[in-house]
Amino acid sequence: MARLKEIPSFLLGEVKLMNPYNTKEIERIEKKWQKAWEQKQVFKTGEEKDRPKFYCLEMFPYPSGKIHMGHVRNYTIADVIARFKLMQGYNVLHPMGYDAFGQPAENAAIKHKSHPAEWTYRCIDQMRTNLKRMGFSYDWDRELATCDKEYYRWNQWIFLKMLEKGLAYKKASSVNWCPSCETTLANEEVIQGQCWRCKNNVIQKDLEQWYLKITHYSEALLEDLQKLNQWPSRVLAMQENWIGKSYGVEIYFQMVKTGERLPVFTTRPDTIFGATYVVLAPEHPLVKSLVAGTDREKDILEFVEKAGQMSKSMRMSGDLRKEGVFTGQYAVNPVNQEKIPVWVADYVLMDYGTGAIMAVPTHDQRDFLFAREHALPMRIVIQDPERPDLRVEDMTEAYEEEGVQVHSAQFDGMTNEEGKSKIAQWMEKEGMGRITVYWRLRDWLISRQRYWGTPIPVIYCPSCGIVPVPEDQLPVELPEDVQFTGEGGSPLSQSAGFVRVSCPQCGQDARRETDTMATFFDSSWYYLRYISPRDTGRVFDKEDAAYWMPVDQYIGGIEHAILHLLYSRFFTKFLKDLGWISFDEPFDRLLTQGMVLKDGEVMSKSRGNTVDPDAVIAKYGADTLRLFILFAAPPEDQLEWNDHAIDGSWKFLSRVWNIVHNKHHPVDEQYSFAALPGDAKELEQERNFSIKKISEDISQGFKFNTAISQIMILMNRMEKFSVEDQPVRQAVLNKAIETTVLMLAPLTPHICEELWQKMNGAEESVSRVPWPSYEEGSLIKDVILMVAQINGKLRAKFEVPADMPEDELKDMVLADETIQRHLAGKPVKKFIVVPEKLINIVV
RNA sequence: GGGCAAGUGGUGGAAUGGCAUACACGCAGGACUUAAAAUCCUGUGACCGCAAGGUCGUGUGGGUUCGACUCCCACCUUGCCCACCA
Repeated sequence: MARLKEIPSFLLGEVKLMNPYNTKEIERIEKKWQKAWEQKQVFKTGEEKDRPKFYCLEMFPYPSGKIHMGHVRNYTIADVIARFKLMQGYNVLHPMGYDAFGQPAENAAIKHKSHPAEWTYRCIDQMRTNLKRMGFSYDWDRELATCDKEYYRWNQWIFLKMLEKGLAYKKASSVNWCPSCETTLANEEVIQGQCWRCKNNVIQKDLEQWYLKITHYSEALLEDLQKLNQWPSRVLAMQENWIGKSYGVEIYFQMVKTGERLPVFTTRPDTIFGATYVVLAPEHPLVKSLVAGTDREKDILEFVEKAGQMSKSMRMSGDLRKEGVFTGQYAVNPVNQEKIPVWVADYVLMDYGTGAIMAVPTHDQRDFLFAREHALPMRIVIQDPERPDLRVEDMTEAYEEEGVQVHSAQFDGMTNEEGKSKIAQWMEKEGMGRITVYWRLRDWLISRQRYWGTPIPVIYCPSCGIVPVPEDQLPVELPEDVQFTGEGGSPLSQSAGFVRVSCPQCGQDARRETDTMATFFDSSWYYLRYISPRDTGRVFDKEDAAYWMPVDQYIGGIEHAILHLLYSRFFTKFLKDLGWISFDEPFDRLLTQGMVLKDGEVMSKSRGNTVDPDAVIAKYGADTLRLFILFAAPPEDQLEWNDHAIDGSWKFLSRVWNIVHNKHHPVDEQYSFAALPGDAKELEQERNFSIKKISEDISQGFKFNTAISQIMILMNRMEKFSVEDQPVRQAVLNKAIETTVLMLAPLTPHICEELWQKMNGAEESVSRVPWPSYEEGSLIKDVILMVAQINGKLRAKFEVPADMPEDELKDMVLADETIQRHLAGKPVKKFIVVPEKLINIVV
């Protein structure tokens, strides 16, 4: 009964029983063909390497239970592409798996006093059942789950290779810590100061942790974005911003008191003559020594402590009020030997640049606000050439536009654009600084203090230090003897059998690493494992990878635009350097599908506005659900779920069902296009045009919605067409019906298999029948519709022979009564003819 | 503050320089029916008009063009992403 309540009223009951394509029949057909596909291994990946390949990949799901509409949309889009390519004769690789490690499994284990593996594998079973019910064309023999030890051993292998190459390293630093998840987080996992998973505020904590040196590939990760011309531009923009390359100058200030050198980074060397103070981040290592023993020491240290206690989100949130204190010390500006005050303020961040800045309040809004608040001096060094009388007293905000250098010694009068490079070069030559590049991208923190992940395969030995687990001892398996209480820190550290180990090098008592890897590690290379998922001796088969990779089409949500896609690109570059692959980028073409909305809001459990795909299938079947999802919006746009509109998709499929059963009658009759009578010729023309349009719509931009509408147009015409007991007309209609079923096959495979079999008695799956082709000659029309405009306004329409010469056309149009009336005797200035489209008369 | 999308009937959407609103949903009317459901047919941007027909109309204001939903400039609104990044 509880389950009934969850099902919205529009899904109760069955579709109309009077209709032959009814709920019971649909269920029968879909079950029948799903079974047949499995038994005959219809979607087993081909071994023929001489055929052109197509690797169709969708982002694998986190197995949290039932699939939701977002999955259905993602995987339906991918399935149509995979099936379309199969019919076009490609050797298709279309795998599915589960991103199965992660916190929800561990939380479920704590709650139910069980084991994360239990919950995870139960969810996987549920998900597999759901996916199969959708009729997706996966090669199930390649299914994988990242929590299988046969998968994660290769995580460990890759990690060890990175360790060997110096790309995995351990360091102590201030890290992002989620108090609720009790674990560290990567920068990419902190969204506006909050944990990406649980949304709690993230705090900073000093810990020693494992990092991957993704910054080793900063330049390549940025540069190679140019190769990804089949990725959405917004994803490219997001990655570019995240990598964040800034050209600038590191300028060396000198502390008056200690003589120490203080490098600051700026992208605006043209404003150096306007620097009126210097600011250090509260965490800057120079702060303590600078104020030691001065009367300001107490105040400063108090401020530093206060800033340190604030979480990143608090520090960055709200009104952006800038707090700071004067250190009582001064630094020398190298370009003019000016002594300027040194401040400590929380608007300067330690983890970017050098952790110190030169402040130019006149030309930087943040510095301007801080300077106004603390009554610090200002000096204008860039003037607006339009109104060159800007004065500090009149300023209400910083002047950040382009302009001309003033008060800048020998650089006065230059445009600041010129000043930027001239000043930078001069400073470098004089030893006052160096031209350099700073990146926003940070190394990737992968240690997690959780159980349900890949154990990091290292051992700590009192004598040998950090010792990698030898390859032949992989995998380091997760221990079973662990209690999930949610207390006392990392569960692995409580398993004595796991922690205590002898050193692989010297044999003495040692300790295992108890942190596990971030789950994004697992998903950074799974597309390679699909290539040889059962290979027990290697991470993947090199030769097979050379054939299948890169992925031709990747489909998934925009939420992975930075994290997963950036990490995967990093892994690809690393594996290339290792000599395992020879390409630079893993995903050739990327499609980010839009979200599924209901009542204008994203469909989600927390909003309580979800529609269960399974309940929709129970009433309408998978084919109707697939068709609706594809028809309602272009794949990249948001999709507004409509309880009523799904009925329309079902109705259309029943029309297809009925036309095959009622109007398709085999005849032994050949026909030639040219000899066909009028409306039969038109139907044949529409059929050919439909093949052309639908093929283009699917292959150029996945416009399934317009492809479907063209099938509907063809359908409407077929239903109006009357055979009149003539075998030729029957043959034309048969051909159109068969073509319709073939073109629908990738979209609604179950019904099409059934209808194809009915029409042909064929044994072969419709998914292996070649995609229909069209005749250019059958597209040419004898009579075309021309529209006539006067001054761009539509006035009349003419049906004319396609080959009518222009001057005849002109005479005809000008002689027309309606045209004459609108011309009202005005002289014709111009007569424009757009062939096969329109005529515009300018008066 | 920066970046990227998008703005079209009652609704989802189509048209990327050439008939604005294809296709569908919804709605209205009709046929069939004792009745309903299902199915089929017709209509459906707004305004004026009995009609023929006309005027207006793709967020707003300009521009380019014989012709603009489409291209250019400015602005408004919404969504998403990033953000004291020096």
